[in-house]
Amino acid sequence: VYDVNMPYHHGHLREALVDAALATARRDGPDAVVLRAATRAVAVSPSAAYRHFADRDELLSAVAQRCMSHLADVIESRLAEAPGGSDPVATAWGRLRAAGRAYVEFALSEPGWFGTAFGAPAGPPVPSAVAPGSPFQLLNELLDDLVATGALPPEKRPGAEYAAWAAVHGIATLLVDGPLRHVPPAGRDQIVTGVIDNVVAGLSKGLGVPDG
Amino acid sequence: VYDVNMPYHHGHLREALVDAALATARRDGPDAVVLRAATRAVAVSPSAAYRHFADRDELLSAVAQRCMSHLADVIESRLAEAPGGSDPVATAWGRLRAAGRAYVEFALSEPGWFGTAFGAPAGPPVPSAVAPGSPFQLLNELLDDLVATGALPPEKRPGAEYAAWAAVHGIATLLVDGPLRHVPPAGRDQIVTGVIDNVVAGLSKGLGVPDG
DNA sequence: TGTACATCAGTGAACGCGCGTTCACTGATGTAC
DNA sequence: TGTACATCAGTGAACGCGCGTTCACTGATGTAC
Repeated sequence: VYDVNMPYHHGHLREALVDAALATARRDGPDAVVLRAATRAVAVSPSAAYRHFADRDELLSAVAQRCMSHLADVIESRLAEAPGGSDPVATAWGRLRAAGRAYVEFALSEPGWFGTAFGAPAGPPVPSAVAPGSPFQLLNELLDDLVATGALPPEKRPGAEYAAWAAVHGIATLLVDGPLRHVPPAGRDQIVTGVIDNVVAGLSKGLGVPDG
Repeated sequence: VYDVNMPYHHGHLREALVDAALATARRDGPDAVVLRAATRAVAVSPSAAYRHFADRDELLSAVAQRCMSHLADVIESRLAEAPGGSDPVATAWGRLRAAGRAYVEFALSEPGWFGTAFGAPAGPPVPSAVAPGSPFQLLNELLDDLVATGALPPEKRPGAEYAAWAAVHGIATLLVDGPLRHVPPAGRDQIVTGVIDNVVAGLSKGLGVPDG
């Protein structure tokens, strides 16, 4: 993919290094992101990396950002193919559920990326997880839609983003890496459904609206 | 604490090594658990560790188990001092909330231990997190109590343990390590309360019982 | 159009580090007679 | 009660490893005149 016959002035070394590290992270998680390995993969000397990154953490942060936007992409594409029925309230709940499922499924199908997205140093006060276009922003939009359609009473809106995020993030980490990692796929599905059901039940309490 | 004048036949080397590693894990998390460092802390040669542990992972697992039981202890002691009012239903919900808060507070006050408890290799199919006396078992008992007092309809019991666990575990990891790590303490408290409220709301949906 | 030169993006060798693990060993302990 | 000996729990030196990072360097590129 990259021009091999160009020992000097590689041209896309930064991107190439991030891509290489991304592949490693995918297989083996954030700890496997190693400067020397990335330069090796791109057939470049170790010190070349320092033209593009101050240190290893900067490379890892770049990789983590890519992982996070992969997650956002998966959620968005799942939302794009979500069924939009005639009932806007049911549709809005369905979209929230779909996003939650997508989040957990990403974690399970790409554990390395998922772990990297959240396991990075990322010093800045506004981590990529909550930046514009992030999964968290997507979630907020879905909740706003619920309020707009009247599905969610405005007074239940504050904090709803954390309730939803915590639930899917929690079950994802427990299933991927954690004590539930040995639960077979069928059981996983049921558990995830139950967790999402309870989030929706909590948000819609007193409305009697959605339950399936 | 350990007998220093005993180069040979230390007597409690295994325990001493675990204690040393536990102190490291407390400060710097699971990755900081290092065999050589532990032996250094106990003033013993590196190879001595291999009398007691097959390899580094075995030491780390021992440490992780201790971390997990610290978590269980904190929850249990919090439950012990939970107010037991005259209303058994309210009491049962209050205990569930208290356990949830304790879980998150442990994560925040002992991030190293929390991370170690859940970040270990722990190959076995029944990880210490779900073993007898574990936080997970505690949770199951609390939920059974809710059913026993009539607070929770039996048909909502299955899966409730995952809904509750996912929520508190998720918010804990997001706040401790994750993208919410820069939220100030006051905001954290509000977020945690909201998350727990939503779990309870979800479980008690259709009952109109608890909301505070 | 051709040449001098600054800049840029690489090279490659070296640094110090600490790790997990192995090995042949040895000093202390306790048991059998 | 005293001695021989097996066992047990340590020692200490060494192994190979790969890492992040620095340094003086050099080849290619593009710009000014």
